[in-house]
Amino acid sequence: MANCMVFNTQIASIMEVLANAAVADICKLVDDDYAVFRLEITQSQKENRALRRKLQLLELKVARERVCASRPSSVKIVDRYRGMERGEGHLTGGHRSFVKPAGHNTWRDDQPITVDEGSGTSTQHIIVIESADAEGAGPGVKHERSDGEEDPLHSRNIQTEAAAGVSNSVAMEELSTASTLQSKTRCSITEASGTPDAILKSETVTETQRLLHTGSDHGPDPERLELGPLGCPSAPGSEYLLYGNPSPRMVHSHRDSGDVLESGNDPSCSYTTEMDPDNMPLGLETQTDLSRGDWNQYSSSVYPEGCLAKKVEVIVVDEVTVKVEGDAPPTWNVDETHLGEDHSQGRDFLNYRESLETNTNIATHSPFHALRDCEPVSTSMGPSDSHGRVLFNQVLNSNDRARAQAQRGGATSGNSKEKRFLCMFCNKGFSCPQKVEIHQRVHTGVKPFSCSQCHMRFAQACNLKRHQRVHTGVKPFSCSQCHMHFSHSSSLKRHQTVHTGEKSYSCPQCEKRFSHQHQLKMHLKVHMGEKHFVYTQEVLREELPQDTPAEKTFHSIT
DNA sequence: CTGGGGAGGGGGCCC
DNA sequence: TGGGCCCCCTCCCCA
Repeated sequence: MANCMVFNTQIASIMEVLANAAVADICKLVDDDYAVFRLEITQSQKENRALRRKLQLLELKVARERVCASRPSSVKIVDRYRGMERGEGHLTGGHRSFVKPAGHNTWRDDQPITVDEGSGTSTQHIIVIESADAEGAGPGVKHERSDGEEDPLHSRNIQTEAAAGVSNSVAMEELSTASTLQSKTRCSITEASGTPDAILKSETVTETQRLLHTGSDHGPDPERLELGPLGCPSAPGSEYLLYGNPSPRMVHSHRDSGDVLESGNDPSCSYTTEMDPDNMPLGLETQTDLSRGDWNQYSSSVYPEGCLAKKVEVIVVDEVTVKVEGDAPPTWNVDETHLGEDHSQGRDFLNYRESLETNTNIATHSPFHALRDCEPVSTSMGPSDSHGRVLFNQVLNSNDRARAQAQRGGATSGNSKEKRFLCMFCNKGFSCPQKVEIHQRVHTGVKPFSCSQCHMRFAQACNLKRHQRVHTGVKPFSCSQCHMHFSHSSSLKRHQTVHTGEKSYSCPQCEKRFSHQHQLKMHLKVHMGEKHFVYTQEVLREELPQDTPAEKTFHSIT
């Protein structure tokens, strides 16, 4: 008997040793893989940056040729800057939009390049590009930029193709067009570093090109902001925070649905990179370009299988952009923006579980139950649906809002006595389970209320009811001082500021006041990130005194 | 400025 | 009396 016990003890100790050894091996493997993965990520990021620069340079070339061909009057301006390139002069304030750093020449001649042809022919933006290794000319040679004629919206954000509603199909069409263009422009920027594995799939290049355009949809072109006017540092929001953010935000992502629940900061379940939170919308633009099949594919990685059986398509806000193309690394700048969301929700869930373990008095309302209770929702939020894009933006923003509100004063705060029903995603507290269920539709995307006259769906019944006034034309809210009628009570309230002269929104920096929030937001851009833009428009106004759309935009923001 | 959707909070009604 | 449910109001945001 004693021998048996001793034997068992020995067996147990051996098992323990073996288990520890196995764990150590696993950890080592994970660490190794993680390091390799990080290396690939870093390399991919560099490659993407180089590709972007290449695309911009090519675009500039094409635009210049187009201008020369279609608008001879512009040649004078271009030649003028060309003279400056040779050291004959300087653009006012030493205006240099971006500099291609040496050692970032990882692109290749034979890579497919897409060039945005634009829609017009006139010259509005002349931006001198200084390139360290410009085409066939050696260091110091600059390129001119001459954007096509744009509508005012375009003029405000240079290259806001996505904002103009360019669809993916159009982008693909441009891709094919660009192939032809490439043969004309003959990109001859040589690869200096010669990184052997710098070859990216054409899709990745396309993605990069699309990012090039969509990125400016949400702020000044980060490339151009690398060196702001007069050499000022980049404005906040510059994509270059990706690489130089003093307080990088570390984000993680899970690889599969299980990681949603299980991954924490363990590198074995996630990869980490620096991200620029200001570029968050980029991912949305890209994810909406996914085919519906991909959409569903990605959607299947958010909830456990039991929930997936219910086919809730729209719960994928945080996941869809993890697009890994075979041996190519994920398309950075796109994915990483959403990885943070992923991880955030996963972390929230972990916190939630911890709270359950530590506080058994907290009542909860699981969204999984809600999902099971709900009919499968086939919302019209497909990736190719522009409206769906808007909805996803809103969903994403709402997720951020919900989390922010939860942090400010959710159930975890001193208010937990009344709001004891927690959202498992963001920990926000509500007074009753129904509120939680409604709220969690923010995270799940469930929209049980559909309009009978259109394809709109809503998460709240009252919103559907309000929406139906669009069809009925009923505007029950009328202004007592004019003949205006509104379908929204809040619209009426907002409108009445016209009569009262009330200006509720004041600028914290210059004491200016505005009656509408949008006005204040536009005004704040003047103080912050739009300085470069304003400067650019000033230069343009000097150079192009005619009333161009760019000039109108300039006036509109000042 | 307006139109219109997303979402939270509060209150009333019913069981 | 309290919870569930519904509706409305309101704020916020974006186009």
